[in-house]
Amino acid sequence: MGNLRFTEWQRLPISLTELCINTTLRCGQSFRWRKSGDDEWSCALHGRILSLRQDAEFLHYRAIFPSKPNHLLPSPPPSATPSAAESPSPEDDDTPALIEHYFNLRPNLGQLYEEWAAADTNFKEKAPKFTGVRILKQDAWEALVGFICSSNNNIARISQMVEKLCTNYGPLIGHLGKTPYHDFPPASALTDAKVEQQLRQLGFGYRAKYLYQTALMVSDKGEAWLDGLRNPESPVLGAEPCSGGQFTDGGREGYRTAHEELLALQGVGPKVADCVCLMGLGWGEAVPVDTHVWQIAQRDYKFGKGKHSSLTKATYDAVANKFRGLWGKEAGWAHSVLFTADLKTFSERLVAKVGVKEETIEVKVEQEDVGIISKTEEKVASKKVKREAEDEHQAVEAQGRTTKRTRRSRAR
DNA sequence: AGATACCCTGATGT
DNA sequence: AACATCAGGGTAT
Repeated sequence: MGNLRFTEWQRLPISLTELCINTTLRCGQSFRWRKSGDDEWSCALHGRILSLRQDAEFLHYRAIFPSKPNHLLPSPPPSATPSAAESPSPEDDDTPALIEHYFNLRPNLGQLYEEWAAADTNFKEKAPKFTGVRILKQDAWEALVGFICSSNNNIARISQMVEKLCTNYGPLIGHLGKTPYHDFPPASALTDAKVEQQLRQLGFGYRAKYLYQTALMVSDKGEAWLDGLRNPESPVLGAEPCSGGQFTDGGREGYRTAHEELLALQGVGPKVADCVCLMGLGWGEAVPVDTHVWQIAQRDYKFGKGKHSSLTKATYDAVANKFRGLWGKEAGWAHSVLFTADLKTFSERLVAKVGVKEETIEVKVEQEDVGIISKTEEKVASKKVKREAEDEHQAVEAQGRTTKRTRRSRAR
């Protein structure tokens, strides 16, 4: 360490309705982003540490590269490795291209929200407090592993498990302060026969076997196999998009093929397969139906009776088809907005707290954060107001909304 | 189709 | 304080 190449902070113009990182990075589609400071998020990505901040007009970013090619990185042919010792000029830094790719910035999210709202009154009602939720283009292998870990699990522990996977099997990219940042390990790093037991040791439980066996299969099929299941409209970084086929309520043929192929992997059922299709392979019509979505379908879309009284495979398909019929080709994106709106982490945005009658009730209720509250209460159980300053990122978020909403947040 | 076990962790209840 | 119970982005049998 110490041999690091810093780039200066740069910025990309983008509105909070097109991308809100505070929501998108916390809604359970990616498990590796960490807060690296007040209002700052960081993650090891494509051989660098990428740090982000966001205000109402710009996404600010900075990349930190190892100064020398890391010998721990999966080694490409030496000719393909750019001379990393050169000091980077902002012009040939590929970080903006990486950001556009990773955050999937091409689709016009504001317009999509309008279309979904026009087609669905429930979406229209729920979405305004959850703008800027964008489906990421994550690495397919990483998505596969993350969502295998997600079964019968919670987001906090999934993140913890992914973290352990990276620190134990992934290449070290560098440090931010004292915190090490490892990139995600390739499948080939998990094929040793000892891996299953090691993962159990690390607290993966029954998922240890799933991960080991899936790593074997993916590794055996070749590293190109997974990306071969991609939506051709959403190719890997640097490739040219082409048509993805004819859309129906059941999804495009390529999507159905990808879904079916993924089901052959250990620990991958319909829900995990859809998560990988949506967030790792670029199939916008994939609609993962988990317990949250099932509850939403029952509460707001009249499922849960008669033939579809329980979440069988047939019900699963019926729910997903219903949403594809309602929201169209990017149904998975719309689904993610409603899923996010249902997460306990964000529940404070929905209901104004029945504030205890004190001078503390003037706190803007829509800017609370459950996670931060619980942390705060560990330390000072009585002072419930202190959190306001800790949560500026949500203030930024609110700032981007209409003044109408800012007013209303004081209403109780 | 429906029922059960599966690993573990933090939160909540006695 | 110690211990029981349970839910948490499902899947395999």
